[in-house]
Formats: sequence, structure tokens, C-alpha cells
Amino acid sequence: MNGKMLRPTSFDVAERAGVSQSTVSRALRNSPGVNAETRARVSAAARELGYVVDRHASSLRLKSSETIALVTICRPGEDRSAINPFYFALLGSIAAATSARGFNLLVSFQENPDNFRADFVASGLADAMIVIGTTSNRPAWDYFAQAQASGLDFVCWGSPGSPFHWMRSENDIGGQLAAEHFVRDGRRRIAFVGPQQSPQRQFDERRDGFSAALAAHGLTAIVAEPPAAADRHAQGVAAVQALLEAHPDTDAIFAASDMLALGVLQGLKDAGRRVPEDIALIGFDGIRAGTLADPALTTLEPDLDAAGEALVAMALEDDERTRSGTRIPVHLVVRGST
Amino acid sequence: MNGKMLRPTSFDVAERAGVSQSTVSRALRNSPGVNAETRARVSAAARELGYVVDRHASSLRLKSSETIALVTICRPGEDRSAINPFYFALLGSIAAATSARGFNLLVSFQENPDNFRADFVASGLADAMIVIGTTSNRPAWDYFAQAQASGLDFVCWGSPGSPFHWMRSENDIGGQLAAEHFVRDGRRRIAFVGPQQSPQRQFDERRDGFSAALAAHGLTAIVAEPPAAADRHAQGVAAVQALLEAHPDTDAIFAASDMLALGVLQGLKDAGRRVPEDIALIGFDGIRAGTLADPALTTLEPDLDAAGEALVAMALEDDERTRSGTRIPVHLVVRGST
DNA sequence: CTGAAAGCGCTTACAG
DNA sequence: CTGAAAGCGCTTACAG
Repeated sequence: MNGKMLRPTSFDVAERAGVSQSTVSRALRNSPGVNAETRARVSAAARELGYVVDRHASSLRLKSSETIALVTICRPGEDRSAINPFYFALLGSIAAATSARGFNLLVSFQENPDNFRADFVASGLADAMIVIGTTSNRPAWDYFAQAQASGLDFVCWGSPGSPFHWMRSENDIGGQLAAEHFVRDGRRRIAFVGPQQSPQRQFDERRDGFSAALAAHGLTAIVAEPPAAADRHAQGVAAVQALLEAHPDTDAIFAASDMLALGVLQGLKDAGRRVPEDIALIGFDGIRAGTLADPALTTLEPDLDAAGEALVAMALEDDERTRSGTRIPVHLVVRGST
Repeated sequence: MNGKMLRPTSFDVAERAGVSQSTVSRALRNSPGVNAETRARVSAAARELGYVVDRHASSLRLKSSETIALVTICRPGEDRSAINPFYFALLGSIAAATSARGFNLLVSFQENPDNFRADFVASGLADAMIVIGTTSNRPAWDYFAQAQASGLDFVCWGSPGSPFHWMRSENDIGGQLAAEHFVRDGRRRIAFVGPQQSPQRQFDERRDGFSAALAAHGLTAIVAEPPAAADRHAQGVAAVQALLEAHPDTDAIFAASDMLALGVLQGLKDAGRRVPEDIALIGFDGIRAGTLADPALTTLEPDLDAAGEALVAMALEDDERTRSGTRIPVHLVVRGST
């Protein structure tokens, strides 16, 4: 256990297999033009010695690390367990897509200027970078905007700013699905709760798709901007109070995200409104906590597997032209809140 | 943008600064014995060229990658967004501890034999490995047990098996705190809901601390084993039915984890029992979803920051003797469910 | 099909 | 305080 044996190198394997080191390398990489019998002998020797290729030496030679760097922007001072679970789920799906390609995933949570870092590709640690997380951390996104301006490239989820390569949900369709669901259900006093000034264009798209679909039915969405608060949940709670004061007869609410919707749900309970009897509620994101709520939250769920795969593919893709505009499909999951 | 410039090397910096390449390396690593003026000139040249040290070359030379590998074991076939949020929170705190040391974090979610992998340290990709996640995936833990037997070392959270270096919460104290809280509240028909045959020794410790504290008050815990189900939440729902059938006058439940407790909460609502009026409920883990439940869940919350830091420290520590037995403090967070 | 050799970009004894 | 040189462990032209 102690006195740990030195890690064997390809030379050790070569000696054991009775071939040259170059042949070991070729055999283990499945290069063409290696005698089958030789290859087998090399594999056996490698196995016996517990040999594993040194990834640093390999990456240095190949100039490729087969790893993706994933940066998650957090709210400053935010507790790790308070990170919007949607981003954890997205992280999970990115990890799946990464590992399906045999790539590694390097993750980094960033919140303060002291730990801002965008040099994963520049240092060779990763072949490409993906950035996700809250749009509310302006300094972080400014930092990444500047990194991009100086040549560091990456793709991101949502729309934290203008110059980035992005990927988003089909937000307009999601909004439309929510609107049509409400209308079919006979709701008439329908509100949208979501940030209006956020750099997160996705919220606007959801609202616009929602409003347009309502308009097609001769209805106008009440747009309620949540007040500033510690996080989306708290914003949702606060938004309801203001909304019900101004529009006490509201009978349906579409919230721009699930965390917001869960706050809205809490606020509605606090106000003594029954969901869905008095007010129906739809969120957006499909986070797990929505299924645990009471009533469980009806929501628009993006296809996260597709999102992870598309983000990784996009990040690895060199062709500039294919690096913008991708949309991830969403579908309505009807649960108890409508 | 296209025609991407070759990455500059330390030789480029050397030329620009008018010094040798070795001096560049020394200056940038803050090695002692470099003239301050020279160091400044090198730094300036590096900045101007956008030079970043190649981590593969550096790691190859240094034989250290300054990165930690974190493996999260998942339930086979489990959706990424269904991973117990406790492990995501733990991942976040490990990331924080890692980055505080200037280390990188490589993450890997593993569930099936096709993607089992434990060679992160052997390949030089990481200096140490941490393994967390569900204990219910037996083949995965068998795989890691075997990896350890053949010399790959790592530390893990909980107690997925015998031969591992582990770190756990102060489970017995947690159980005791739960018991005392119930007793102080006047509860008398008190149950523990948790797996009895799980390799996760933490559940047993929670139960035993709980039972012992109740016994000190002349009370005996009703122990209810949840039936098999898709996940902990579903197990919790199912456990309540059986429990209330056998013990309809139960007035308090301590669940071995928050996900279980949230399922129990759902089951209690389904059964028409009010929480906390009829039955008080305490969970364990302090996951975010507990704060979103209605009523919010009283729980035992481990100090996750401490857990992340301790896991990283333990993983990096070479001394065998300091690699077992560490305990993470927990405290009772009282919310609406009690 | 296989081997000898160069070189990826660093770090650090070894000289001066 | 600084430079020339060796070497970390690979991959792959280049010869044979």
C-alpha cells in the first residue's frame, strides 16, 4: 500500500511484450498495420502490468485533451445547494453527452472576480468550453464577454449577453403551449410572471410566445414583473402579492421558470388561493422539485438529453456558421397545478 | 477568428522578453532567485502574447495534475435530473473546496458497466479520486471495490462497502437530536422510516442514535422499512401506507433522508394526516427541496462546506492513518413539519 | 509489420 | 541571477 510502485510506462510494456515502445503505442491505440498476434501480446502485457496511457503525455503530443470544460455561473454568495437545480440537471446531461463521446468533463463554479477563469482551452486543459448558469451575475458575464473578445471561444445556454454562441429552448412554442392549455381550460384572467429587464432573452421569448397565443384568442396577458429578491423563489412569492393586489381576479399564471413558479405557488397558498381551483399555474424547466410540490407543478420541459448533446456538439464544432441558433424542443407536462 | 493563431509557447515569451526560456518558466512560476525587473518584463511579455502555461506539458514534467476526479454513482437508467439533489449539493461543495486550492475538478457520472471507470489517477488525469452517490448500485461499488483491491485508491461519502476510506455525517448525533426534538414536543408514538438492509451504514447509525435517545426517555422507536420502489421518494410514499396500517396512532416520523421524508410527507397527505398537527416529520440531509415543501421540512443538515473540504483534504492526504473515520457535524433545522 | 528517432511544451538540476 | 540541456511519456513520420 505504501511504497507505491512507480507507474509503468509504455517502455515497461514493450519490454514485457518483447516489442519496441512504438509498437506498444500503436497496438494500444488500435492503429492499423499491427499484427494481430503482436497486438494481443501487447494488450496482455499492458493488462498484467496495470498499464494505463499517461493522458498528459498523450495530450501533449496530440494537442487535444478530449475534455470539455463546463463553467457554471453562480449568484455571488450563493450557497452551493441553492444553485438552481435546472443547472445541475443540465450539468448532468452535459456529462452524459461528454462521456458518450469518451470525453472528460472539467467543471468549475464561478461567482466572484477572484475565481473567474476562462483559460481552460488556452491552457490545453480542454478542447472546448460551455458556460451555463444565472444571468444575474453581470460581472461574470462581462468577464466572459471580454474573454471571448480576446479570442477565447465557448458556447452557452440561454442568452446572457449578445456576442455569445448560444443554445436555447423553443421558448416561444413553450409559451404558446401554456397559453393554449389555459384557454382550453376556460381561464380568462391570465398573467405572466417573469423578469422584464433580464438579459436572459429566454424569458422574453416565453412571454412573447405566450402573449401572442393569448392574443389569437382575444385575450391579453397581465404581465407581472417580480420585485428584486434573494433568488427566483423569493421573487415568485413576492410577485404574487403585487399581482393579486392589482388583479385580484386572476385565474391563471404562467411563470417564466419553475423556481419562480414554486415561489408563486407558495405565495398563492399564503394568500389563501387554491391551486388549481382558483388559479392554475404553469412553470418552465421541468425541475425535479416541481414533481414534489403540492400540487405538483405543470411545466414546460425542455429535452435535456438533447440539450446536453447539442451543447457538446456545438462546443466541439469548429464551423462558426453552425454555432448559433440551435433550439431545444420543449413539451408540456400536465400535473396537478392545472 | 478563423485561421486561429498558434498558441504561443514559453519560447515565444522568452524571445519577446529578451530572456531564455528557462527564465520565463521560473519567472512565471514565481521561483525564487529571479530578478524583479526581469520577472516584470516576462510577465508583461506573457500578457501581451496571451500566453498561458500548457497544463499537459507542465503536469507531465511535474507528475501532478492538480486536479481531483469526482465520480458520482447513479441508479441504472436513472434520469440525470432525478439524481438525489444531496449529491449535487455535495458536488458543489467539493467543487468549492477544490477551487479554493487552485485545483481542477473532473466529474464523471457512472451507472452501467459500459461506463464504469476508475483510472483517473492511473492515467495521470487526477491526483486523487472521490466517489459519491447511491449505494443502491451494487455492480458499480463492486467495480470500485475491485479497483481499490488492485491498488487504485480513493475516498468516498457514506459507507457503500467495507474496504473504503469514508467520510460520514455525525449520524448518531443527528438521530439523537431528532429524538429529543420529538420528545420535547410531546410526541410518544414515534417511528423511524429507513432501509434496514442497505449497505449504507449511515442509515443504521441514524436509526441507532435515534432509538438510543428515545430509549433514554423510556420510548421505543417503531422501525418501518420502506418497500422497494423506483427511488427514495416513491419508497417514502409507500412506507407510510404500511406504517399507518400497522400503527395508525403514530404521531412522529423520522425519515433516514430528505428524499424519503418528502415521500413520507406526500404519503401522509394522501392518507389525510396533517403535518405537523397529527404527525410531526423530520428528514436528514438539508436538501433545497425540503425548504420548498409544504410544510417546509424540518431536517438534520450536515455542514456541506466542511464535507467538501474534508473530502478533498482526505483524498489528497497520503497518510493512511488519517484517511478514515472523519465525521461531519450536523445540526437540526426546525421548519414547519415539526 | 516493426523499430529508431524526433518532438510536443514544459521544469529544474547543473554550470556559470 | 541566468542560460543550455536533459527528460517527463507519449505519437507518428521515416526507414527498413
